[in-house]
Amino acid sequence: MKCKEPLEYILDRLQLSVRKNNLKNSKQRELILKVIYENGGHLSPEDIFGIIRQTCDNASLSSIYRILPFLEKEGFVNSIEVDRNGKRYEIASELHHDHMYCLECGKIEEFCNDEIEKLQIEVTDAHHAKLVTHDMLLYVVCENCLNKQNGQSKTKHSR
Amino acid sequence: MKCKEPLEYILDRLQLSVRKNNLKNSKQRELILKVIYENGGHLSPEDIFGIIRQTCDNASLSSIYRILPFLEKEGFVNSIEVDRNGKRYEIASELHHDHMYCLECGKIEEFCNDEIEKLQIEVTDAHHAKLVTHDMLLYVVCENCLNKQNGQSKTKHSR
DNA sequence: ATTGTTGCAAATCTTTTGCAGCCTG
DNA sequence: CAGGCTGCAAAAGATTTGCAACAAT
Repeated sequence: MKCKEPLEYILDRLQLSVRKNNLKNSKQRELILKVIYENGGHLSPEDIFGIIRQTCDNASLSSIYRILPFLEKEGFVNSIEVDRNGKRYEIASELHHDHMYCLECGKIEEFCNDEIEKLQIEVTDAHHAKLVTHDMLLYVVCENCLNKQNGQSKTKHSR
Repeated sequence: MKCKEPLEYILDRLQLSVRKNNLKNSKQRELILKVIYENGGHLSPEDIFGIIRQTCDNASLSSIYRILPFLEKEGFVNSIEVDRNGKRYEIASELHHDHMYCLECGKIEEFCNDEIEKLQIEVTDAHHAKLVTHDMLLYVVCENCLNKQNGQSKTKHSR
């Protein structure tokens, strides 16, 4: 899911958020958001750290861990966790989407499905609860990996 | 989701699984399954450890961590992860269900929804991928907590 | 000046692993 | 008696925290 909003706009919104929360401007906060924006993918804190280190010799992982939850709370980034190796972050895009994770090659694909979203609200309504947000992760074998498998054996079925 | 299958049946199936995998019988494996069965809820490895310790003075957490993945792989238990405080396990029930987690009080409720399941398959089909399994977790404010909130202020809205 | 921010090192917390002895088949 | 199973202690890996120096308002 490409983000089309220009980085400057996002950084402007960040400024507002920062003021709203009575915080001060900081290079790192902007830099982290910029790195996630420009590298598009689903980056781990460590990934982000690595990228920042290329430019900035004395950046620290802990700052990244401190800043990421703020950016998520304020709606600038989203996180997903695909396995037990930690969260991965992406720029929050206007339209909500979910993820599909290939168990063979680890590729993450995104998709939108309004019907599912509607049904989720129906479900929570039926329980008299209020839906705040949700995680949905589909574990799949992706097209590529299926083709590779079929090249060799025709077997393997799960769930 | 209450499990109606008697424990003995489950333990019988466990025996089969154990043989199938060329393993040997073990007290701990049965005990852990029993604890999860009897305590119904969504137990963390630590919870299970605590319960077992009440009876058995020298049980170890590491065995629990070693056994749980086996039980999950063989379909005796399922795990969910609701926050970063580790996985929680429940007896695998015949009918697949998903979870709803109250952000206020931490209560976990279960629900089934075939339509969502169908749509998930549609989505993966559309991507020419094969759905293996999925996690879906709805973060909600539950009925109880909503009522509590309304008792005090009428505000608070999220996502 | 005040207070948020940073890097560093140390601490936490969950989960994993090495190992020696125990138990099962 | 071979090989799986166990408890214990130590290790690993992600994340958090204390702290003193630094920077923004």
